[in-house]
Amino acid sequence: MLTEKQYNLLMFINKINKETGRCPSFDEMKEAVGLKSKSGIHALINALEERNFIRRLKHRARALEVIRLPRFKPQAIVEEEKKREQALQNSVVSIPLYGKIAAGLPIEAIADETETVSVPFEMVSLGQYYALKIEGDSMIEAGILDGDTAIIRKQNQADDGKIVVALIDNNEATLKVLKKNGDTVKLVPCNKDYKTRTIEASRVKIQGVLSGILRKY
Amino acid sequence: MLTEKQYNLLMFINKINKETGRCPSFDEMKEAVGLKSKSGIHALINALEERNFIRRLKHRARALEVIRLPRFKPQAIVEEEKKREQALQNSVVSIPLYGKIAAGLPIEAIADETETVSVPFEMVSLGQYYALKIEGDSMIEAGILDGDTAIIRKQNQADDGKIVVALIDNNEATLKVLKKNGDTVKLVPCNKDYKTRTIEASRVKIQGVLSGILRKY
DNA sequence: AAAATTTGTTCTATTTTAGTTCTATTTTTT
DNA sequence: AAAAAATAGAACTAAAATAGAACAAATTTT
Repeated sequence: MLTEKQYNLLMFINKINKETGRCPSFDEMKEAVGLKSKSGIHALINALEERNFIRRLKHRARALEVIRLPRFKPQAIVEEEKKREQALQNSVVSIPLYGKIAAGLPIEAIADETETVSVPFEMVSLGQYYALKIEGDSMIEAGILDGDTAIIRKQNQADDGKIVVALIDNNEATLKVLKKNGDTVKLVPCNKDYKTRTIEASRVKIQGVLSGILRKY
Repeated sequence: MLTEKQYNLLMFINKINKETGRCPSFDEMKEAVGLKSKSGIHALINALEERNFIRRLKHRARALEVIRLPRFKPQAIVEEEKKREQALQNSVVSIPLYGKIAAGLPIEAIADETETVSVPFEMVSLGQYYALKIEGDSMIEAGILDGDTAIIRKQNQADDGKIVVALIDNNEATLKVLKKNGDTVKLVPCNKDYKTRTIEASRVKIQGVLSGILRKY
């Protein structure tokens, strides 16, 4: 029925009409639709008039009105809108921010999800995620600084060498590199001023794996 | 539909009509619309009549009536819609990703905005932003790793000590700490394996200031 | 009913804004 | 490759906005 440009123009005129009761000029329309010449608008207007979507007084300034709206949107518009909607929904994910992990609380026990962080969807995939504010510099050599926001993917176990949130003795949560070693695990900081801790595997619960970092300067 | 002046006049007539039941004279209208001559009103009245918004008895004083008003949405609804749209747009911002800076190209010259990154709106404020993929480890001690995505705020100058995108001799763009020193600037890497470069200020153009880091594991 | 007063009409003229038309390209479609 | 549609730009024409004044018709007052 209508081309994309025709549709856009019609909707623009209708919008201005409804919102202000006034009528845009050809130049204003040209801006709105993204043309650089009025002659294009002229053609579009003629097309819209021919198709009975608008009525106008020729040679009169700002003298046209919408008489009906199309029942169907042009395919291009539909697809455009779908894309945009998807982009919007996909582009960002809101995940809970568990500031400092309350000493000893397993992640599951932290019910408070009032604070959240928006994360670009590129940074998460399937699974559950949460965020932590990094405190201290024990991971500084891994490029994780005090104040950074760590994006963590919830997992109960993790591959060797990953940076994980580990809960020790149900009592203490920390972000460290995980090194498995038979019955024991090593929690390796990334800062030579800190010591690696070696602990029986049974005393350590993995709470998640580091999946991203957000930093704001 | 209507021009500004036509619209204003119509609304004025309608208002007087409703409030007093009477009809304003040309002189009253002239005052209300801000004209200095009645002839202008005459023209406007003709236009409104031609467009079927008013009906009148010619040569009769104060003898015109409004037959319709341009229909428009209540302001409240318009604002509501605007807000909603803004809210949607606010949650995430899409900024262009200038992969590796093409050697020697000032940021402005990189027209390609096809690749973009979604950034949580918390990470940007006013101004223009773009993103860069970090290559190399010259800033590793600042917690900026190879592969990180740097969020840069476009600026032509920057405070001392900031991490900036600097273009040297219109030829080479790099991310370094800026140290101003009279006529020269130092571009300080954050890695002891790299040397600080001291360059005449005139040869260095600031292309932006580091405003955030995104990292994905 | 006549006079006085309002009110609307018309004309001239100028500046600004807006719409039309035409030509030439570019892009898209067939 | 040809045809059709979209686009740009400029030149041109028309209308809107504006003012001011003279005049005519309606209304009100006396």
